[in-house]
Amino acid sequence: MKPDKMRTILDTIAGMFPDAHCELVHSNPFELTIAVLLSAQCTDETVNKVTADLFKKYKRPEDYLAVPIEELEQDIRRIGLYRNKAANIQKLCRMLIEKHGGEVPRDYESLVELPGVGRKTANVVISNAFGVPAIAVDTHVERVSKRLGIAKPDDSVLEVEKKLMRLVPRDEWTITHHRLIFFGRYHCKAQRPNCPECPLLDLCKEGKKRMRPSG
DNA sequence: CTCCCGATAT
DNA sequence: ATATCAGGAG
Repeated sequence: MKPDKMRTILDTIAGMFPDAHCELVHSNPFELTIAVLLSAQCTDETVNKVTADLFKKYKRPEDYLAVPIEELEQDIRRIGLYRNKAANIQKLCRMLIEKHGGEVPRDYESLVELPGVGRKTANVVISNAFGVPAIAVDTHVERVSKRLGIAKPDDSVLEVEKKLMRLVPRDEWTITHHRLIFFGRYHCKAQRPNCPECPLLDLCKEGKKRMRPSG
């Protein structure tokens, strides 16, 4: 993709979602880390419903280790994938206490070593909690990037991330990440994208393809 | 690659 | 009924 086309995309989604932000409710880096870990293959809305009670009951890493795994599983059951996530939360808390003084580490390399924390989660934490420019590629960012032609259909999430970092100025990485998510979540949706009212339709092959009668 | 998994939209 | 949801580990 050419830089001028990318600039058009950036300016357009900035106009559509000027206040895009992290929608996972949290009040500190530790809560954000737990919320993002829980958000895998689950909507933010459901995560927020569960963490509303969860974060009242569990304040510190020690609190998650003080209950049997079965109790934590029940507390996050509605999220889905709850056995893996409960186990990862307890392992993560143990590692925070043993290796990081009970605090969430501020660097990417330490974050990805935490159980249940991969590239996407680590990028969300360093950008939202610690102000480090990053572009976390989740399902929305991947889908939107491929539909708009920023990335190719068979690119890996890492390749998508590299292309975005190359095309977007560093000081716009984090806000662009949030705008791409809002664009994907509320407009360029997976199941029923709003192509008829899309201001980017002219430069979107996928959109024009979808607008044709055959589909 | 498969498995993990409940909630919600279509 | 099926697709999708702020993925990660084995």
